[in-house]
Amino acid sequence: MTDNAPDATADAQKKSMDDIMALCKRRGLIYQASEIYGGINGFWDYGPLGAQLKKNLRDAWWNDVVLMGCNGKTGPNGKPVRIVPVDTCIIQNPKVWEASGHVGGFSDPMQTCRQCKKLFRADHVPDLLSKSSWVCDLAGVTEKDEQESILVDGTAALTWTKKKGSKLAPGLAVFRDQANEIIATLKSSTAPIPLTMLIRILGATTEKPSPWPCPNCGGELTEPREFNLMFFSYTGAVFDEENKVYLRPETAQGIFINFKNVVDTTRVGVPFGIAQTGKAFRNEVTPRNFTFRSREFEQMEIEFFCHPDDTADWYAFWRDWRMKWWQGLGLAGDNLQLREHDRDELAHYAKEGAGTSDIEYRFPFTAPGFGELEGIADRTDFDLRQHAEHSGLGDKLKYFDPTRGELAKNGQPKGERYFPHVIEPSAGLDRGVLAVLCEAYTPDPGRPSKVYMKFHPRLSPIKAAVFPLVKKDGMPEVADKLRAELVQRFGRYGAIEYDEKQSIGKRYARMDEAGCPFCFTIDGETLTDGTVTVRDRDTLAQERIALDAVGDFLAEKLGL
RNA sequence: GCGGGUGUAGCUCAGUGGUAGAGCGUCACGUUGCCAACGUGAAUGUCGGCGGUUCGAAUCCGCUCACCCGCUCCA
Repeated sequence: MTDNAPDATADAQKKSMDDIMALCKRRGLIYQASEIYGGINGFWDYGPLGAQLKKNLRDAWWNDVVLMGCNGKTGPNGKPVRIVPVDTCIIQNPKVWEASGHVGGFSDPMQTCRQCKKLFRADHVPDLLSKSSWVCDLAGVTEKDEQESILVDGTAALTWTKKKGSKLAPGLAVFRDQANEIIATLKSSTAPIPLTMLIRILGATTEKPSPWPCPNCGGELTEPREFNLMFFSYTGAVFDEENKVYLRPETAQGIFINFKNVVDTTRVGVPFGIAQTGKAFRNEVTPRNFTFRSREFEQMEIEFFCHPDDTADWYAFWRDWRMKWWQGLGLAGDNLQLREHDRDELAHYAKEGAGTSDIEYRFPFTAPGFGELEGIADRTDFDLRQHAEHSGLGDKLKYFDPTRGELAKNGQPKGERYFPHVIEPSAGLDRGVLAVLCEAYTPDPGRPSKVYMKFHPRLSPIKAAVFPLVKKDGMPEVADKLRAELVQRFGRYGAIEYDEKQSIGKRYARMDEAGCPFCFTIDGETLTDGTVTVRDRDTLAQERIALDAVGDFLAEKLGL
């Protein structure tokens, strides 16, 4: 039998993720938050190496997106891409979240089945019941159809429970504790029973805890429980509903509500983008998979505003460029994919026909499947219209485009007023870091460390290490001078390590695990001919270069 | 929220009712001329937490927390 083959695969994948998590702890990349107090579910702290890695990824995004406008790429309109940054508050006026649909749409009470454990939105249960396989089958034994309600004869229903019912809805109360009571009720019924009532009789349900049995198995549902994914707090000293505020579940809304401000106070014009990085919070039901689904996480979001006619072009532009961007950071190959959404997974703000695609990475815990790194969505003018309506500003939130509209007598356009459409490339920074970690993790039984972190030099938290081969003959002094020079020149990009302890092999091995791409070793020859050994992390190759050429060598390798 | 698994030193783990352990790592000193070398020494433990049973609990029981896997959820 091959029954255990999938388990073996799963074990191998799990093991690999466990190894990555162990390395993250061991090398100071990521720690469990509040660890000395037993931890807290869904929260993670970055250690010294991890904080720098995360900063390097965030800086790469900020530099390439904001400062360089997609690396100087030309947009579909033939002009440079213009992006300006903002940094908005985590806590905003609660009306923001009413307008965005986060307060209304995601605070629905949910019910769990005590028998089959499935979870349902309470207000969907009656509808789900009417479509469920066991109710449909029960309706099939209908005897009469009067006044548009389905009636079922009590004894026919009893027969049904003895045959198909016990298989289709094994959770029903008629198969559990109150069996005799229910059977008696059905036998004594002289008139046919309406289907909706029969469902409740078979499930032995009253108003408490739920008026309905489980649509899946007929089991008992728990009472509806609140299920809002937004964290909340209160402003001021008095904790009442009037002062209730929410921690933002996405950074996007901070951009939309400042759209008018940015247009009014800077010389940007549509098409242009507003970008920001920052923390967002979601009280996830099940935080899982290391930092992949955390309750506190950081986003890197762009809201790119364009004329409604140009959305398709800009959507394609962003989707393709964002994919290339991730690939340029070393997430190349089969582990990265671009996937257009199916129609049924479109978000509430996305209309039919509007594009949404995900850039996905094959994490060890999702393999052979993929997990989302970044979503590129055509949000249409949904958000701006929502805020126009809820804020009462109405058409004042519209953008006046002086470059469009019919021409006046003097040949100038008269202008056009419209709600711009929005293309949103929204990336998860923590997920990006996690993907980079997984991609970099490279087992190598042949080397002393058994594993090395093959970070792209641009992301590597340690940029270079300087070692004296041995701690004597003036080598430490030369090495320290080189270290100081490199810190001056490269310290803003990442750490420059210096180590003179223990054997040179052990120091190389440590740098392998930390993912430092280059080690410069001061040896006897340095003292006589002024050259040093460069040791390459990925190839293990060693070459000699001049001591005074080390800075330029590193600059070239780091792409600076 | 449900089910299964795990939790002992920084890491990997041994320890099934009777003194808290090993390897690796870390640190110090010496040695050491290119890939976790060697010698000597040292530090490091709420045995996840709380409670119970017991003369005695890392070990047995209950509850709980965290992580992993599978459901469920994921704007």
